[in-house]
Amino acid sequence: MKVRDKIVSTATELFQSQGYNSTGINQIIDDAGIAKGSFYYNFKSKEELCVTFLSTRHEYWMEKIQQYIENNKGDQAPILVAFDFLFMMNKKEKFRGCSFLNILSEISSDNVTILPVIQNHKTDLRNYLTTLIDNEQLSDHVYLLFEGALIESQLFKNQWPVTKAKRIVESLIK
Amino acid sequence: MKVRDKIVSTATELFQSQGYNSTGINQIIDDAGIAKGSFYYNFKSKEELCVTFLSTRHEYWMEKIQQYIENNKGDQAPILVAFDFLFMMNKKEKFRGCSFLNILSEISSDNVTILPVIQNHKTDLRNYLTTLIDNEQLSDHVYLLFEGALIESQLFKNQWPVTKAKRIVESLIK
DNA sequence: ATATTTTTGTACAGACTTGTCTAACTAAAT
DNA sequence: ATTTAGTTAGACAAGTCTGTACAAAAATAT
Repeated sequence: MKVRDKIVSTATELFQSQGYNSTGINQIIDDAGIAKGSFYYNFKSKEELCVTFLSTRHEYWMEKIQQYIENNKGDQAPILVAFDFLFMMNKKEKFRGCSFLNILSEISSDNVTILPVIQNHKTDLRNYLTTLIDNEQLSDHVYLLFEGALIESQLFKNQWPVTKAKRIVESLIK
Repeated sequence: MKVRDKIVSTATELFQSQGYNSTGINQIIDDAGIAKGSFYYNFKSKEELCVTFLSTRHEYWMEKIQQYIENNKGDQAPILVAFDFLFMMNKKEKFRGCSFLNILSEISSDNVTILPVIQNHKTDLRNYLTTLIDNEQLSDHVYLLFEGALIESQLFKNQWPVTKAKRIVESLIK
């Protein structure tokens, strides 16, 4: 594993479990087992690492959800499987919520570097959901339920918002 | 205005615009125009201030939404006015989103002091929405849309998630 | 009028933050 | 075989952070 990848994967773990501002460069390099010089050779600042982290996470997450839906749409409508994906990810990542929304809360409102990355991620997700439902009004309805379920399951450390949202969508597409 | 209140109102302003971890005690006392000794006389730690801030914010917010709905339910169903309230608050507070969800992203998953305060706030909101709709399934549906609209309007700095959510709820209760 | 509570200003400890720098070392590419 | 790119360990700068200490002053209560 290359140093650069070690940095990103360690940062992913730490940002996700502790938050962005609570994670220092020193902890990242210690946990990754690399030298500080290597960090600043690969990234010019912590903010640049943040952007790389979010971009990497975006690629990973979008690919995962599409794969998951492709592999699990048996008798179910594909859009319902999106909520199963959320369920699975909550379990896998211990209800740590959305990396993008978490960082949104930590940056100031006028940040012009990181904010667009987060907006692009959610826009891509929203557009992807539109491909699963050919009704634009319904698609945004599902998008809002999806986002609501995502943040509320993080808050309550519980799957009920996800299963509830899924059941609602089920009744909507019937 | 008492010193204690000056601290809480200054902290509210700063936490809301910059985030919790990005706001230091020194900035709070400078902006509030009080001595550091006074801060630690009134609060034993920054975390205790955070709890007080959230509790105060909870009282304020719950009273505001109830008042707003009471005063603005003309021909509209009360639940729809809840989204007008969100619209108004977004404008008033410049799309800074929910204080509680913002802090949720900044604390670690196992925090036992602040997390319950946030959970209680959202539980109270959820229960309040139930009093506006006598259908529990529908009420949670609206709750998830409300939360989705809240976080997405913060992300996009735009009211479209709120107006969209309102129109959806409108069609649901018809 | 005396006692208690609260506030002030400032200095300080100790730990932390991001980022720079250096000199030496290793691996990869030409 | 020699240049180039990447990594290392650690010291260091300059500033931040939370929280403590102390003596004096002011406000409030009895």
